[in-house]
Amino acid sequence: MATIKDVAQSAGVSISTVSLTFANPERVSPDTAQRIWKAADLLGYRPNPLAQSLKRGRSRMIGVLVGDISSPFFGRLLKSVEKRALERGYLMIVADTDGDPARELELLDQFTAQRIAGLMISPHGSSAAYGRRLAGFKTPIVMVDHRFRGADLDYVASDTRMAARMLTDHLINLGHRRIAQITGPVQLYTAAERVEGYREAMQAAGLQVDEGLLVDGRYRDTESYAQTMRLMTRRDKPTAILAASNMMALGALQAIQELGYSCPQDVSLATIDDIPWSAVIQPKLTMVLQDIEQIAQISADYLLDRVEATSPIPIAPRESVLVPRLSIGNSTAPPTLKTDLDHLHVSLSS
Amino acid sequence: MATIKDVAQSAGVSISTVSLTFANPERVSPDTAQRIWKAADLLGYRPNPLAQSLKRGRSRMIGVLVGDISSPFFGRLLKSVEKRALERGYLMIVADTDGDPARELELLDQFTAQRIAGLMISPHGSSAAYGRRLAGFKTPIVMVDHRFRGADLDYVASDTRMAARMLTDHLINLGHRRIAQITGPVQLYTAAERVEGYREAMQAAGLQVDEGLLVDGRYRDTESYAQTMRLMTRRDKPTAILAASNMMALGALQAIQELGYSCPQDVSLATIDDIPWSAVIQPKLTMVLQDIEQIAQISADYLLDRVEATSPIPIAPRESVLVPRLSIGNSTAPPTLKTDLDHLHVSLSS
DNA sequence: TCTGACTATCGTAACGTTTCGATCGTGACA
DNA sequence: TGTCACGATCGAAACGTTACGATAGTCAGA
Repeated sequence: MATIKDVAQSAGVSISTVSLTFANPERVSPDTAQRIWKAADLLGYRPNPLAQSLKRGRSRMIGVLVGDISSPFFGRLLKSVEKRALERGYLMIVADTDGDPARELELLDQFTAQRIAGLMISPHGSSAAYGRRLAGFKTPIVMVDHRFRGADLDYVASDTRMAARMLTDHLINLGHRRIAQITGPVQLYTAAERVEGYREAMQAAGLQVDEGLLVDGRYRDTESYAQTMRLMTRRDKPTAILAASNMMALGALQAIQELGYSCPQDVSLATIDDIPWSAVIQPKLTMVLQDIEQIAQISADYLLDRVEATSPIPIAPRESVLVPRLSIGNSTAPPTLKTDLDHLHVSLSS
Repeated sequence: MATIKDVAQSAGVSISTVSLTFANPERVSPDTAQRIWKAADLLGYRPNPLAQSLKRGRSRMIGVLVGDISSPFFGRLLKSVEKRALERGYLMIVADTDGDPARELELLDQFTAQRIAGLMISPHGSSAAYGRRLAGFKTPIVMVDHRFRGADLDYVASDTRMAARMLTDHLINLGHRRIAQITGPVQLYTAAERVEGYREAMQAAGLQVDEGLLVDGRYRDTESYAQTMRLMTRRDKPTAILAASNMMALGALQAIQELGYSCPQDVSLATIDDIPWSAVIQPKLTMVLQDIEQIAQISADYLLDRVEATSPIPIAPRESVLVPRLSIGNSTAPPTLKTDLDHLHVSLSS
């Protein structure tokens, strides 16, 4: 592999001139530059990024830390982030944290050691110590999807509280009163926001929230399946279920079907986040869509803008909270008499 | 950030001794080692991987080059590969090639420049020049899922020809004769193999292959949707469709449903590759499953074994071709009289 | 007491860059 | 003709390691 030294030798100049030529061509006489470029081309010279990074104290890589690489959301996010980063000359290191804050911090250390230029993270921690670690990080950070409350960092996501509110409103407008939510772990920002959006909608409609209808599905399809099983075998079962994530919606749907109920006849189901191939799932789910590619693009740009900022005055943290889009399918319908009566019966007898 | 120099100073020894202590503790007297370890610990010393890599000419990163990060197959693959790599002390750089061989080669160059320790690739090229580039690569390579014919490299995947054969056999046993396959691009190894498995099964059953029933879905759901539309609006439409990938099966299913046909009454559908959440798709698809986690684990181990090999004699290329598992759903059934008659009618009149 | 073998430790050169201050011509001006 | 300024180029130090050959210091054996 040709080094800068080989190029210098071949062009008959010093190493420094070659380096200067690549960094600041206008400070070199035109014909020397030509000679150097030709020599470099001939030798197939590529600067060694390791040496550059060592010298500069920063590499041309961004680190991405997500809870689950294999989830459809992050799959699409990573694809677009990688593309955008590459366009701007950065490679992407990705690591999977399994949603474990301790793992996140350990990987953060590894990334730091690698002198990454910037970090994109979907933070899952909630402790004060965790927040201090995040804040004390010297390289640029952008939070995506999740956020750590009170951290003065860039943040990009779709408005998840609004998403929950839109779906809840929709269900209320259809006539539902007993609406369950299968939530994420509420110590997580997104999960809490989704509960909050639900509460807002209920309150705005003058409806009482039955806390027993808020169950934690831990953002996992299996857990959601189990919770739905529990919900749907209660006497006072809900007439509608709002799943806080796509994976959980699928778990819920499976449980509903296995119990012999049909959707939306026996129970309505709505979900946050697009489901890949939602077109072939019967019934077509009512859901809120987020523009993942846009989230990816904006967050990558926020991060790289920060990375490449030269001005000594720090950039104020930026936020981009995108408005989601409601897509009404046929998994939601007005509650039927039957389920209403079920509920009535329970109310009277209790 | 503390350097080796700080540790040396703090422990009152030379830099070389510190380095030696971490590399070969037994060559250092026990109490010096203790002193050094304590100092390192106190300072929070972490060796700078950039400096190490520069000196060693190789980094502790593996590069992963796949056709589509966001596909469910690669999502799961990456998750497990990253986990295994991290366990063995390697970070993962991933890039998405969009299935474009030229992009692959360009990224290969970038990875080489980074002095990656090893490369995991799902190769999409087919030209001789491409093959030479792959073969001329000096760092260890393992091919996964796809393969380049004739390249003497490690290869890990499930037996995709057998998968196609199993499904075709299944359809034949149900009584189907006009079986279509929505193939991948046939210049790709896996696509060609799947066609081959189909042919084998047909031939073994003494059935003629109607070349018109082999249509290219380019491994894309949209293309498969279009091809299925075409197939199912022909007079001599097939009684069964074999989709060569999960995304294509979903496209096909959508087309079938939109045309007002039902599956399996009007047409049977079978597919290769698991579909995430297949449980909630109606009908439950008959398919062949591959153990992605195992593929990931084996390929990561193949790669890292090669990376860490010290012996001067080269390791012979290894292959792991896993036996897939047939999972019969209710998307496949014997052909109905109606579709048989349709076909008969065409045969007689043509 | 001298030699030789061994162990523990060290100095130094490299890996391939960047960057700063120094040097060398060249031409304008007095 | 000597001085000055300026543009082009260069030398050398530094980034943080590794690894090789060198150097003490210790001890057994003659």
